[in-house]
Amino acid sequence: MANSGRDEAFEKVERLCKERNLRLTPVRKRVLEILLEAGRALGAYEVLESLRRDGFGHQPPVAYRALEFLQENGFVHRVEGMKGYVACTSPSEPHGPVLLVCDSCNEVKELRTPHLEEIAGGIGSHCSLESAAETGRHQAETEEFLASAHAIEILGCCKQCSEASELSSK
Amino acid sequence: MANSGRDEAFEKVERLCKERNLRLTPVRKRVLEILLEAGRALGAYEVLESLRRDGFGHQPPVAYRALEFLQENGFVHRVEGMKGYVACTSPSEPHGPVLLVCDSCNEVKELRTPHLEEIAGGIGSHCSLESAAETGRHQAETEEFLASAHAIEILGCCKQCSEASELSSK
DNA sequence: AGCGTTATGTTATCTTATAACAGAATTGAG
DNA sequence: CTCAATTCTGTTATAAGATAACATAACGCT
Repeated sequence: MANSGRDEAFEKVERLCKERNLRLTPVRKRVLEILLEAGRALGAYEVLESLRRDGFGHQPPVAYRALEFLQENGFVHRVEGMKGYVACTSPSEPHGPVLLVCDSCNEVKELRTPHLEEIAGGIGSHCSLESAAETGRHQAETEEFLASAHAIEILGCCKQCSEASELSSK
Repeated sequence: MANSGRDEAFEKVERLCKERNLRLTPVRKRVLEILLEAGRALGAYEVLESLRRDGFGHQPPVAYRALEFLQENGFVHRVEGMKGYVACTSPSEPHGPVLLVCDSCNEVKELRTPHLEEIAGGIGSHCSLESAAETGRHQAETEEFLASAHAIEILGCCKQCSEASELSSK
């Protein structure tokens, strides 16, 4: 996988848009590409900077609107903790993400449901974070709260960065 | 409970600060009071507005610094989804919150661990959201990611608002 | 009392995000 | 095909949220 599944994700979004009669216009398409190419979370103004270079409009609403469209349809997630936006690595239905955010290099990794199940299998009595989100919704209902979405961000330090800091401390 | 546990929370924070040798200065104390009195999430500039009326400094850093102190020590939580800050209802150790955020009235309710356990008991095979967060941390470690904090927000509609909208639709 | 540290307050500026409106492109009905 | 309605793009302008940098004040210890 030379580009970590960028192309697959991109094609999947194209396919989903066709199926759902969503208009994946040039700006929207380009914004998605920009985020997939970056492979990390970008600020709206970073996205805008790229758009400008590609000859699109260069005022904030251009970027914000495209990001809004992509977000609403589950192709991009907001990373609240870093005021940024990241391409979804397994786009399908609109969904609340579960994100691992590295404090040190800002890499963002999305935990996908299948992956979660797989890992959770080894943990025994614990349930997966995804189903945890579901459970949270159920609990919320018990609390008489009708849940419609969620945002889960786990902050910490990714493999690369912990290894790097181990080396430098020797 | 005339004030929904405001005083208890406030006194608990005072106690914790003494125990831990933290300086709960007048501004910091006042900011906590402001948030507890509000009983909902406030923006930093709303807090600042109150501080100004109380004769404290009225430039943004005054509010942001007090909020930072309270956050770092687990007495206040950031509500990313509404760019606001809410007082913790059961202050103890610094902890990642699990928040129920109402889209319609902006009320924020924090699910507390004991409460979660209690509810989770009735759900059977499911685990609680708090322990889910823990599980998330474990999974993150399996992913070779060292987790240090988390932010979990469940968005939806609170009891009052759903009842209100049911009535109005009749 | 005096020194180092921590907290407060200020100015200035930066970053992030949105409102409001004009014009272009697309879609669907006839 | 053509016109009308809708949706999307681009602009200007401004709002809202957050921080850097520095001077002054308060604290806490010896």
